[in-house]
Amino acid sequence: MLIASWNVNSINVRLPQVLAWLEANKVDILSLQETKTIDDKFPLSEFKNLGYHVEYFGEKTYNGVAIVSKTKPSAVQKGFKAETEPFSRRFIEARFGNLHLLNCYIPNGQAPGTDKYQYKLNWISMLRQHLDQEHKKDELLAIMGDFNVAPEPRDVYDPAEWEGQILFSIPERQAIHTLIDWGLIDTFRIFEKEGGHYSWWDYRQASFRRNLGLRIDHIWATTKLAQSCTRAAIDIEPRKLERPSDHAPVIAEFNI
DNA sequence: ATGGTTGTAAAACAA
Repeated sequence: MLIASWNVNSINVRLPQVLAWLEANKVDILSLQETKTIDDKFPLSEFKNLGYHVEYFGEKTYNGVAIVSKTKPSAVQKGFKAETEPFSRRFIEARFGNLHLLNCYIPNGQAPGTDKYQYKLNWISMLRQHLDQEHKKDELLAIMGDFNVAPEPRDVYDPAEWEGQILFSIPERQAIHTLIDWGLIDTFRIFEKEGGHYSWWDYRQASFRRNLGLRIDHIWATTKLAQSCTRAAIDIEPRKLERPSDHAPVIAEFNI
């Protein structure tokens, strides 16, 4: 079972790249973030032509998440039960047999001290509540997506410069640690202990060419699921293309 | 240096 997550920064702009990547990598399930389109305009038929099913939860201009899969999920939840309209389309969850996949686009947060920063911390707290109320720690479960947080110094190209900045401030790192504490394992770190591996590079200042990146896209699995993880990686190839997303896809393989 | 780039959508705003 090969699963992946990719913040595509507009599914309509990135569609040819996403389709080509799916054909080349043949993943079973691909979670998308920042689709940036309403559900009526999601390019469903293009995915269907490749034999994929899609569950999507989008909105105009901003945010939007989707789960692309070879098989149709048995249950889908869009947004958290605690959320009331209007709320951003940042969360979608699907069940494939006994495998629970949660796809999230955690808010960026702009800068510490702002309203958006507090919203980010609140959103992560809501995600933890969702886990507490809707799931059990002994499930085969993964949370994947754009977390907009680099968990550790080795996930940042210049941790001293980034200390206290958005994506690497202490309260954000503590907030996503409450997800780890619930019982999740960062699949990438099962296999790779060194720094220098990133999933996002700013469009500006030739950041990708100079590998000035952060590892903010993650696939975190329960202990039970992580036991069967045979591979986890970041595929930086799509970031090298013309008109790339600023994020690279992350993948994890499970022997289930 | 409060810069730089991209997407949406039509002037800012979000990232």
